[in-house]
Amino acid sequence: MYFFEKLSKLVGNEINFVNKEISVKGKVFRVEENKDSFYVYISDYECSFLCQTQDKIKKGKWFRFEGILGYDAVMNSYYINVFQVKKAVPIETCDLAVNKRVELHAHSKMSSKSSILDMKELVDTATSYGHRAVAITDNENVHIIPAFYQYAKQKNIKPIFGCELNVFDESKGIMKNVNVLVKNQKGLKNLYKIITISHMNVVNKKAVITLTDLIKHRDGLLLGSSLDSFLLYYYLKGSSEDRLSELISFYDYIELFPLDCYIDSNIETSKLIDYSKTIYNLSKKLNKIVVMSGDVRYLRKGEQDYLNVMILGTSTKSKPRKQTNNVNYFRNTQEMYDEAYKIFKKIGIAKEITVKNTSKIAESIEEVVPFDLKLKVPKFESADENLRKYAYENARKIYGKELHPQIIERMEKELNNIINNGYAVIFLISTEMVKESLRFGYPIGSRGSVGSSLIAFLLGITEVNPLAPHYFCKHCGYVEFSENLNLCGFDLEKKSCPRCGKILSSDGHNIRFEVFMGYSGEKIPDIDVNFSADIFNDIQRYLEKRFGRDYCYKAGTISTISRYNAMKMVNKYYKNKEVRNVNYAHSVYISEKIKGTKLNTGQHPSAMIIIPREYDVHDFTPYQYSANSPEIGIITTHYDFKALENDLLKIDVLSHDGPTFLKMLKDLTGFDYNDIPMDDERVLSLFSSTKELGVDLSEIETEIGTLGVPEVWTPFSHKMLIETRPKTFYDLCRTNSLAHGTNIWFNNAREIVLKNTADINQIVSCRDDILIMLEYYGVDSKLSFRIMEKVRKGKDLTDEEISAIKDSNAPEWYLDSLRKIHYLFPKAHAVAYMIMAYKIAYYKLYYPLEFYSVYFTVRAKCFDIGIVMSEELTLKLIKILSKNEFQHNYEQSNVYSTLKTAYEMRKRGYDFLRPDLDKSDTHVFKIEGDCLRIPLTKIKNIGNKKANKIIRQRQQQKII
DNA sequence: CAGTCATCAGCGCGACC
DNA sequence: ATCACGGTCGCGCTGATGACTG
Repeated sequence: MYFFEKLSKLVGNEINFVNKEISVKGKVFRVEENKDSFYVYISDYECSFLCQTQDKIKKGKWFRFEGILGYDAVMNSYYINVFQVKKAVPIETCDLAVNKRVELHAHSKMSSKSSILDMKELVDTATSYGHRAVAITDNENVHIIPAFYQYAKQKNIKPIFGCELNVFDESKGIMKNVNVLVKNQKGLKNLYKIITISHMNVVNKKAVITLTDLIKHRDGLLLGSSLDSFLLYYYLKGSSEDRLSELISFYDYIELFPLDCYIDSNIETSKLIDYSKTIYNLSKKLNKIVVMSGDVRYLRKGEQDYLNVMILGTSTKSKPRKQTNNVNYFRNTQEMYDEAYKIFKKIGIAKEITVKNTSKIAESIEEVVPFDLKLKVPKFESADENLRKYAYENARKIYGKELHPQIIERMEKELNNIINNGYAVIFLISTEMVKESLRFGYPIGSRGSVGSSLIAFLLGITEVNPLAPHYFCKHCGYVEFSENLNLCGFDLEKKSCPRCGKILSSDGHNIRFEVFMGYSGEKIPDIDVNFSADIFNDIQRYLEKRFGRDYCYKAGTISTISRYNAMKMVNKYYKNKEVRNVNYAHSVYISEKIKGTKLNTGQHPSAMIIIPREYDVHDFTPYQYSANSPEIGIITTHYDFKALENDLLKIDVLSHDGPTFLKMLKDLTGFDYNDIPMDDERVLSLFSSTKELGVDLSEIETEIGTLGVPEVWTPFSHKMLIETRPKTFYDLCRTNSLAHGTNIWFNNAREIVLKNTADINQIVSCRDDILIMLEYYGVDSKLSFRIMEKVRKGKDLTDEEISAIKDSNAPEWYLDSLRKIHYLFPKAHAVAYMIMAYKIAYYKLYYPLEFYSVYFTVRAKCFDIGIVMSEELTLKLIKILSKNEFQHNYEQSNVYSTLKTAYEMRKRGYDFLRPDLDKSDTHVFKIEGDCLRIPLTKIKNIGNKKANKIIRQRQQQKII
């Protein structure tokens, strides 16, 4: 029933519905928080309503909503202003049969662009119907298995894993579908091998397996005939009964389908009935099991339209798609029985093939377990000893032969945690990757919480030293820890070594190890390292070589239809259908149905998955080409990393501009980034003013000197820097932490500082602050840790945790502030990024033209020559853009920053030169005197390939 | 010299750290 | 398990360009 019909029925046939009292029952499928109310979306599966309520209502439950009809002009939708919510009896379909069928042929949303059936809804419904099992057989892939296994186990129903394969018969030269079901553990591994083989053999983006290969791996599998089958093909061709019998004997079971599953294929009904009867009779003679399957693609009877929304939505100009008329919902026992009876007109046969035989197959299937959820890490010889050895060797190189007891204590604590939990290998692999990067001449950048580990620092995995602020003497090994914890090592005043008189070095950012690995090392260490984009592919190839091609894979990803795109598809579909006009709430309902449908596969941006030598990849996952594209040539795991991360080691090889900046700046200037002094006050001042740049940027409303410096070039970060005006490196790191996350500075700490309730150094800026401050206030260490973990994830605190804070010496505002927080940086991450930003800012101050050259080469993606070449236009556009709100528009903010940086560069006395066929580089902004020569790729419609061609022609002309 | 086809650049989107 | 913000990569589609063909 459609919306207006329903409304008319509820309030009478009136022209104006507004202000009418209404009472509607439905299942809540979506809840949005508004300022002082909630938007609750409900549906009875046919019709949906938007309700506005005062209280939060739980998703997934049925209620009756009573209220007044209103009209929301912004949403262009009627809504119910609810004044009463009552519990309601669900309207759900059920299966009343005593003996129940089992569905052996269903497609989840992972059947790319051809099904909108949600796995969880299928499992829920099968469970509520009382079915003992349910199978999912997606087209050519098994992406669903990990989630299906987990959810079915939770719901206590037997999951049957399977797949609908594209099978190519070489002897006859035709391709048809064969369904396989996994019978036992061995069968699962064989299916994985089949998936891999077929995905290595891609024809027109389709994964195809030859009949020979299928037969080779059929052990532990049940082969079924499927819908678009060899059987139907040869029947329609008029093959003899002997020929059909030969085919039937190849299968383990024979599938027949309701007649309305064949509508699209345009076969006469009488022919389909004859086909079904012929196949049934021949199968009987051969003792083959015949079953009724549903070819399920959506859950409920009326949802065919929604499938067509998705089909039309994924249709393109170059690849138009036809809508379907087939009926593919999940039938209960009676409904399927009726379909079988329509074909055979015999109760006995109908019962046999819908109930008895499907149950028999389900019973014959053993419990199959895809994962054991235990981490399997590759073994390195003497890993533990080596880790210890390298750490101590490097510690002595920095801190002298006699290590300070405080350093030894920290090292031993970390080493014990790492080694006892079996994580030494993870640290050693990262160390190797860093060495490889350095061998290429590129620095690395650390990110995440790894900078909380002194061992990681000593191995060179991070540049963040987590010790308390301290002095150390490079010459005699003297070490002195500072008492001032409101500074970091870089901020300590210069002084001479009391032992040998030389100038002391200083370091230390005071970061606790627990933030990284938990109190007893219970968190699997996640070591993230940033590499330059120039070499990050080489690092990934290095890993493949290091572990062996068969034991190291890029993690795959699965792209699906997003909510946003799903909504676009709904609007497109119903735009021109006046009769079937759906209201807003129901559009949202439909978009929820089709979101999550698989579009294609891709590559994870960074993760490499390692399989230990004593295992085989097919113990865990099949593998495939990303996007089914052999021409791209990247092999990934078939499962995404989330399915694998509990069992296998994931190594992140990330790409980042920071290392590229530093490498290029070093090459251009000849000044090594390792020699940058970290206590240069002029450089630090750039983070609070433009004074040291010698320019006044007030005309473009810029007070901060860090335009073009990664992490601190955005208007938002400038806003933070203006409000906090960091004076020390420690301040700078805190400001950077405060800038990440909602309700940390704005709507929280800012007010506290402005009201002088607390000093800026006392407020919460990062995870570590909570741990350290709570302990300081007298809360138990482990409890403090637990509270930190909860707060950083935005979880609610328990009463026990709240009273522990209240009973401590924490000031009154503290608990309140914690509760507002949704997310917090680890301090190590902020420090690592600010070290990088500081170093780049150093070049910006002392090597301006080199800095701008690198900035525009690496970062300026939206560079319009026409505008940038004109000072006037540049300024004009900056002024226009500054009025826009584009916090979340990446492209606009990139243009804005590019223009502002160009403006600043001119103010400092430099300029651009137009691209020149004889002088320009392909993509580098080359320095010519006081100017930067714009490269060829910045000309419209000239990309890398064309630019390279121009350069090649230029070189040939020179030779002539 | 017009029509056709392949290639390239640019853009939007999705997944992820 | 998700989550922020800024920052990454990769994929598919589309329209423009340029090479090729008759």
